[in-house]
Amino acid sequence: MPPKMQKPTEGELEILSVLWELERASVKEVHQKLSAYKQTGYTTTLKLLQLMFEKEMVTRIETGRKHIYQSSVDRNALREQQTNRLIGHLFEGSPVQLALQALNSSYYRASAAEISELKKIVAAL
Amino acid sequence: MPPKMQKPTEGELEILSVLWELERASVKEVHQKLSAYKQTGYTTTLKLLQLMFEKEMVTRIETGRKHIYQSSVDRNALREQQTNRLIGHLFEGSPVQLALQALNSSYYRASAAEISELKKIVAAL
DNA sequence: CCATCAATACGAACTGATTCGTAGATTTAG
DNA sequence: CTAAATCTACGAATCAGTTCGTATTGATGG
Repeated sequence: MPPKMQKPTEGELEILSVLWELERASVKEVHQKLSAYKQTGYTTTLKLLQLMFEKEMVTRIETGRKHIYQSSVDRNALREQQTNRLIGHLFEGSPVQLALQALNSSYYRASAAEISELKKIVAAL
Repeated sequence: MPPKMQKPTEGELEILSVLWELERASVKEVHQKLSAYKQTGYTTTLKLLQLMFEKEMVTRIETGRKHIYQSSVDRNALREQQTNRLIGHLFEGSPVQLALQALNSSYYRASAAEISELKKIVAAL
């Protein structure tokens, strides 16, 4: 368990997101994912991963000449932190307003499991 | 209506939050609100407001020697942008997961209106 | 009119994030 | 063995955000 929780920057969050998706990944793989939606240089991604390694936001294992990275950030803690930040500054302190926003602004198809989970929680209010 | 939508920084968001709450406010008033929960100097707040004015994130009117500021950022657009950002990078693209997170992690007491709104939306999934 | 007070304007330092070029090391192919 | 390819390391430039001190301006009271 990390003793202190650092707020990742935007770029760091993008990388964490990729690492959560891939579980473990080389610089090359991370870079490929990133460059699918933003223009960025390979060594930029590399450098970011190195800095994140120093900050202990990721771990890595060296296999041959490659480094394989993994996120070491607690995603749930970060979700909570970031969600509360939004609620506080953008949603007048109301979690429900954020929930409404999330449910409204999207074409996402919720799974049955998600829906029943939601119903349970809403019923409990 | 602003032609381009800029992402406010953390500090800017805090100020916008105050301005949304107060509708219109002098530097002094903004600073008082801010310094209630964070340690910050008066001229720092002033400078931020000036920069935001240049970026057209706020408008101001000069009454005597004072400037009265108002947010000119579209809060709904920002809510949508920020919410989608979180969903994309932290909630695996699932708005429902974000909604669940918001509804779970808090002691907030929802109003009757909020609850019925929520029920309506959940029923419609 | 002058001193004081209350504001704003502005420059400059500092910090942190990002980007990228280049060097160096290691692996692989021929 | 050597050349080329593939990586990582690292320095350095740049840019953005933040902070604060000081100068300046304008209003007010005596």
